[in-house]
Amino acid sequence: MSIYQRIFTDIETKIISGDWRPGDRIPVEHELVAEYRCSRMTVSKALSALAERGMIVRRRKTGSFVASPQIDRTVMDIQDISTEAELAGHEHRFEILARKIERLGEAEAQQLSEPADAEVLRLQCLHIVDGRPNAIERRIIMLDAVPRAREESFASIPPGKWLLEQVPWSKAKHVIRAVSADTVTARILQTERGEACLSLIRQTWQNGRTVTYVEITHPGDRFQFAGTFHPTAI
Amino acid sequence: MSIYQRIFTDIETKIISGDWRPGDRIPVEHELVAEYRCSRMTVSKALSALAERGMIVRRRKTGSFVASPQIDRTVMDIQDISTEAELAGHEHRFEILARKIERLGEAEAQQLSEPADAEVLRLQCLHIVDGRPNAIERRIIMLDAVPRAREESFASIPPGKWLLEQVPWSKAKHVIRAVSADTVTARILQTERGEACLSLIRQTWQNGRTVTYVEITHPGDRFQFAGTFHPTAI
DNA sequence: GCTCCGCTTTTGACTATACAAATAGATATA
DNA sequence: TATATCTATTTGTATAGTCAAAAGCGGAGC
Repeated sequence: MSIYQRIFTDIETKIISGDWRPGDRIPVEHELVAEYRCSRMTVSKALSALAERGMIVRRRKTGSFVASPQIDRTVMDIQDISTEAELAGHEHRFEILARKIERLGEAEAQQLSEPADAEVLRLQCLHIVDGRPNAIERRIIMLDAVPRAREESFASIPPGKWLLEQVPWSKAKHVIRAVSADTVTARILQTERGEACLSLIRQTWQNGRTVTYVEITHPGDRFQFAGTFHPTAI
Repeated sequence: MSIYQRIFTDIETKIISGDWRPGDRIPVEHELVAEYRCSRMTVSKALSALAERGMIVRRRKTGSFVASPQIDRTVMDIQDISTEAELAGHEHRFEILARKIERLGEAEAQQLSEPADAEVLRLQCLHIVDGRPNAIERRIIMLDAVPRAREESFASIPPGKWLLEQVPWSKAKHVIRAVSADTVTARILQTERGEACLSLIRQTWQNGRTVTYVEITHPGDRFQFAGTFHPTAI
């Protein structure tokens, strides 16, 4: 274990155990230098890493202090369905239910903050995991941002995965909510009308332009999000 | 802007824009040293930061490469309700509906991975935002982990907030799912039986011991989680 | 062909040092 | 008293080097 890792985990342990509480002062760099008999650079690296994770705050002249916990900043892995299913060892397939090229309506345009006449590809897709409908995906792809979508049939690759290959990195906004299944959704997902469903809405951008907007609706009895947050992970 | 920040954002921009795609090789350190006319430490710091964020992977001898995007690693702020409401400028109050000290049942004990006879404080709490019921909180607090909960009435501070002061840093696991309101829940939340509700389950540990287990149920029409993810944030 | 050995490249960790920026607190000045 | 200035402390960034560990590659030997 490297010195800088030792410093990092030592301090982290003191914070997590409650030994050092929010607002408490952390020894200044030269004290840690003396304690660990290393150079200031090494101490600085450890403290900077702790600061970047939000466990401490650092201020010139005054020193470093244990931060107030950020109530619960949780990292959740929200994956595309096929990858998720594969990782969990389930069999996944999908069907394209609808595919058409249209122009954005007024209301949608406002929702997406995009011009009302923008050309889009509108997709509807059913995901089936282990033989049961697991999600219905309603997607809008902006054709000026991803012109190659015009020729793609999505017969062999799910839209989410395909887009990831086209647009590798992006900004994204997520909304998770609970909704009741309407008649159409219930029929497609083979569940009851009014059944509680978990809905994930995601809008992604690249270079400030909307790439895609998608709502994925899961039946509540067959899907949940789970995530673990732990400060320890160096 | 510091040199190391410039290197960081330059490379990040190339990745986000899609200019450099997953699997592409990033210039080795000495090339970047030449390009930016700086020391190897500075380059290394920038690349390490990129690696820590999962944007690149580094391997000795072979070099650094653009990572495959982690589909959607999203940071969601899951806060305690009173803080959340205050931040959004809403009026928040709460009522303790039930408070009793018991021992864990067999089924619960298994679910929490705790001994079946452990003494717990069981709380039920209604959160009211802007005059409307916004969430029902069903909580178990392990009394051996937080003995001071035995004397706390929670009359003036919500249990979540109180616990945060007692146990400042912890590991937590979250599950988000959609459930239908049962009769009791519907009555308390002043909604219809069967209404879709968003349920957040959180189990918190400190030093390997369960501190608390809580399920917070929100009416689907009055609550959602939202979070933005963007790789750019140095 | 195959295996082992050593060479080379690249990242990883670290040192010792330097100067700059921020700023709390003390001191001097109006 | 209020304000401006100085000083000491602490962090932030950067340099120029060292040594080490990992791992790809080619060649020697079988």
